[in-house]
Amino acid sequence: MQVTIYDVAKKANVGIGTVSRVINKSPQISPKTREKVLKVIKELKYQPSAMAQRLARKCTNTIACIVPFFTGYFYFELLRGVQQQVSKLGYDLILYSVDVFEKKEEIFKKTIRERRADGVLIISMTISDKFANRFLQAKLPVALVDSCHQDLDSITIENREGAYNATQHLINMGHVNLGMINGSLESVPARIRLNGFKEALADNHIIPDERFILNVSESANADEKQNDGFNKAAGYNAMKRVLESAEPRPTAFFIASDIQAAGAMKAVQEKNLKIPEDIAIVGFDDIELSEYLGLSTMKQPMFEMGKIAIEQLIHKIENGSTNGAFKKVLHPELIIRDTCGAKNNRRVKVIDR
Amino acid sequence: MQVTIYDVAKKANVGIGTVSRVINKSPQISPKTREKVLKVIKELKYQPSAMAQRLARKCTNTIACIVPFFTGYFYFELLRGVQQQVSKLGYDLILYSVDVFEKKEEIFKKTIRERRADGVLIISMTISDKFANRFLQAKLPVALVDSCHQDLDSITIENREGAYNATQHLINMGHVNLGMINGSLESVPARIRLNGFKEALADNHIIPDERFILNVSESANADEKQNDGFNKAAGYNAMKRVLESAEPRPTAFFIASDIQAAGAMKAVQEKNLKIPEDIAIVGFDDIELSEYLGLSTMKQPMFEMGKIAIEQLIHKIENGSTNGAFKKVLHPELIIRDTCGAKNNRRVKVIDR
DNA sequence: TATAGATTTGGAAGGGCTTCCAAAAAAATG
DNA sequence: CATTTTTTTGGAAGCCCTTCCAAATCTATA
Repeated sequence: MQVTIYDVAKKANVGIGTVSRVINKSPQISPKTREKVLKVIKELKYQPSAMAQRLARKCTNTIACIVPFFTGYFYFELLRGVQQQVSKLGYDLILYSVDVFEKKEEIFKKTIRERRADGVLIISMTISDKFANRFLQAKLPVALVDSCHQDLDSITIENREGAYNATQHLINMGHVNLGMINGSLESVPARIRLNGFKEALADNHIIPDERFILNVSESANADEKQNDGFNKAAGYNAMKRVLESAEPRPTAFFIASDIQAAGAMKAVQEKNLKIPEDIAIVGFDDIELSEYLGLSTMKQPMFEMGKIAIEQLIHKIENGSTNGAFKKVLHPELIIRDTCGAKNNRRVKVIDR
Repeated sequence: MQVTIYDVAKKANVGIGTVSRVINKSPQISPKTREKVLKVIKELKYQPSAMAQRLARKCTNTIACIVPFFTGYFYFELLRGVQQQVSKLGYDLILYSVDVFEKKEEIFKKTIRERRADGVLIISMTISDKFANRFLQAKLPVALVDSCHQDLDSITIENREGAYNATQHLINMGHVNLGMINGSLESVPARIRLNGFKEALADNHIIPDERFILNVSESANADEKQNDGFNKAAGYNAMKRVLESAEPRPTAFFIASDIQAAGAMKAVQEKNLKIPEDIAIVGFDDIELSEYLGLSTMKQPMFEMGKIAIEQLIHKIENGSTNGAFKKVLHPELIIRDTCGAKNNRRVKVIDR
């Protein structure tokens, strides 16, 4: 059976409290005793039970991370940042994935109920006031990545700014007829990117053509309900529809995610049209694929977001809550590659932040 | 404070055992009592503490998954399969990542010591006899994915067969001068793929040209020690070296991973050589990128591997160990795209398994 | 050396559950 | 209705720690 603290105490001829103190490196213990106990611990190969410790200490040394497990690379990078920082700070990471958005609240509940984790990281999911309050009441620290709520800490990127700059960049290239392919408007980033797009148009006195603003929400596979529309198939179909519609169609598209852009590019190529000559494209995300596609895009610092989020979350766990929610906003960066047409075009203005 | 089982018992006028039985859906409880207790549970918003349950039950309902966190998509897909199955079977997933192979044993130890999980899934990592025994002694079920050990359950793909078929496919295309770009030979799959390559050559009476068998182990970034060589940069550099060397160089390459192949393709294109005309390529993995690159490759069923591994692991946890280790071998599948030159070539023989 | 003060130590209480055993209640039997 | 059998129930003991308080030991001071 398991060797317990009692076995150690008995064999070392000390009290269990003493053993506990040795394990926890309490300073108020004499070197002699420490030695003695340490020796017995080694002899008996004693290992404290994590479960019991957690029960007694009422903390778990664990971070729960709730991820929507579909748009590949974006979350993978984020997760890398998260994982690295979590283990660096001596915590464990437990991963919950949400494949259908409707299920997220179930998982929120579960984390609150079971208290398996000292803090919860929620990625790319809006959270209702009701649940925000539940977390607050439960005193369970939460950090939001890529979404926000007034009462909770959040790390976001400036989607509006990103969309604005992407659009402005296309306008700088001389385009006046612009379209946008977007994800489902249920997604907050999708809504904000749409706003950024429209603002840029407005600032340039361009009237948006609603026929060419496509907020798609179809799923990649029929069996999986990936209903945020941020997938290849959705981008492909959206662009296909555009190309089949009556002219004059836009000469440039801002596409709200690179994975959709990849699909859209395929549709364009199938029609034997040229990118960027016939249709210029700027995407959003800068996923692994983008470099290969030569896709111009707004880069999100994903790894960094994960890292910062964990830093903040663990800080809160260990030092209690400061008043007011922590808000960190990161800025996307324009990566110019081939699809925007800027590379061989001297007319581009440099965008400053 | 927390509502405990005692509060519920008192308010419902029953014993704590009864409450416990209600929570755990024990059949031997009268409907009346169940109702009564359930009502109080609702009133008090009682939630059992996961920590305490686990301590008392001596099981954690958790799977630990140890992943080498570098070669993006491969692990992401795997993880998706793992995650889906884990949550389907009602377990939690805790994720440990290993960024440097040397650290893996530290994590093995940790899982054994802390017993935070009921079972451990180890991905793409060789395990020494010493540690295999430790797991066995600790009666901590282990499943290996993409590596194996005689005493432990494992889910692998037939790397030899995959490499063999890939090579044979190139030979069928008429190539007689073949090279291989491989990862570090410290990686077991790398070693086996090399064998498969050589066997195919031997069976076709082709003598391998060792100058063009490149087992690279360089890392992508200098700061990260991704020393298995399965990365873009390694593939790029390897191919560059080949192309700069004296002729006659191979007309076809089997490349042990798609990510390396991607790098290699870049190197080829930079030299203004054509794929597959000047150099034909077959990769291994079928990552997301491969489709875009038109890379012919041996597809690994990653999602499925993760799923099967978890199924088996949880089966073992719940039903005790069967005698003998469970061994599941999956077969890679040849995906013909553009880089192997088979698409416009009628000479290809169909490979049967 | 006596005494106050500081340092160490032992172990009970507590953390919140499961489970086992014996007792109580209900149902079945003659 | 008394007795046996079955079903349900209560709660002590156990899971393995941490922490607090009081007691024991040691050190410093007068």
